[in-house]
Parts: sequence; structure tokens; C-alpha cells
Amino acid sequence: MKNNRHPARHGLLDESLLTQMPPFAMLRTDQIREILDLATSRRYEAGVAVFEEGFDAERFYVLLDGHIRVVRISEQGERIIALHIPSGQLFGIAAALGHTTYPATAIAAVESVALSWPMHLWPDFVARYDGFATQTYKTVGHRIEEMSSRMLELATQQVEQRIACAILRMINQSGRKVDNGIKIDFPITRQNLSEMTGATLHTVSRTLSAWERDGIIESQRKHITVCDPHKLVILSGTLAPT
DNA sequence: TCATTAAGTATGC
DNA sequence: GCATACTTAATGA
Repeated sequence: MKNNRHPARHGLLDESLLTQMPPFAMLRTDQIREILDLATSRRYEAGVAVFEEGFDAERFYVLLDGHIRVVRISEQGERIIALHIPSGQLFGIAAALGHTTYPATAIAAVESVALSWPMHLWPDFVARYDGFATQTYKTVGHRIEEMSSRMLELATQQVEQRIACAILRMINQSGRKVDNGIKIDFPITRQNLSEMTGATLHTVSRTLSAWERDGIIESQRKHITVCDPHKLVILSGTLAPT
């Protein structure tokens, strides 16, 4: 026990919180304690921006609980959803890519809790903590892969296939098993899906209605459950055509 | 194959 | 009751 003035006051933050998180999984408890003592913990209401595109990248974050939507605005002023970030992952890590400003806006999709550290600690973290850098570059690699495959989809696939891909991606990353299938673990509207696929919300709505009639999905407002993932995979066009 | 327009129902503070 | 979420049909590129 050395310093009782850490910004993350309250006993909520114990070491076990971070041991689950990939970037910190390889660290000793005393190292995790050090990191926690430097962290600031904050809660974000659904819909609130954690940081915004173009602003100075002052801090980097790890999501403890909730879900983050990474959003950009196109030249025409349309919102594009670039990524969804599930809990346990780093975000706002512009420094890892050599940026000094955030390349996108991060919005809490549900009420969320995140830890953050000032960006000037980034080099220290990379240098001092084993596995932090490798895990980070792994996540960055995954996200770049995901975004580039989405660009390919946008260019080559039909709307129905793109919607299927978007839903499949979300149940892979944030699916929760329920009685009748796999449910996307955060609120998602037709509008949101249109922002991910570049279709209109009307087309998304019609497509989802058709899938619901066919028993492939079930949906309540803001929630989608996939009952027949296999059929969705076929619709996504990921498999070779007959 | 889709976007657009337009007009409707359902749901929740 | 008002905003938000969602549905549907018609029309036309």
C-alpha cells in the first residue's frame, strides 16, 4: 500500500478486473495494482461520447463494461458505424497508430464503464508491461482486417448480403446464447444497421421482416436474436455459390 | 436490385 | 401525447 490518492477512488477497482482483459492478462498483480493506481474510472450513459473525432488524443481507454460504437461522419454528413467494441478491449489508442488526434468518435451504445490513462503513459506501458504491446497490436490488426473486409463487402456485395454479414459479425463478437438462438448483446436499431451497411433503414427493415417471416431471426425493438445462424451464413454469400 | 417518398402502426417516457 | 422505432406499399432509376 503506497498511495491512497489514486484518482480511481472507491474499492470497486480491484486487480481481478484487469486480469481478464487481454492487454493485461500476462501481468503480475503488483503490476496491475500500479496500472490501476494510475487509472481514472468513469461511467458513461448510453448515447454519450467518450471522445470525439478530431480532438486531441489525450487519453487511452479500456472498456470494463458495456459497449462502444465507433462512428465517423462522411463528407455528406452521414453517420457511418465503423466498429463495435465489446468489453475487455482497448480503444482510443491513437498513439499506437501514430495519431495525435482521435480518428473517430466513440459513443457508449449502452451504459458503460471505462478506465483511462493519459496518453503520455503509453510508451511506458509498452516498454514496461509484458504482452501489452503484442496484445494491442493484435487487436489493432483485427480491427483493420475487419474494416477492410467491410470495405470489400460494400464494394462487391448486395445489400441483403451486407446486412447478413453485419449481423453475423455482431453475434460473433457480442452474441449471447438465449433460448431461441443467439442474441446481439447491445441495443441495435434498423437505423444503426443501415449506418453499418450503407443501405437505407427502409431496406434494412424490409429485409429483417422477411428474415423474421422465414424464422431466421427474431426481433423486438432495438434487439435482434439470430435463430438460424447457418441460413444467415448462406445469405451472407461468404460460402462459395453452388 | 435498390432508394425514395409517403403514410402508416407500435412502443415507451 | 409526443418522439422514436419500426413496417409497408407505391414508384421509379
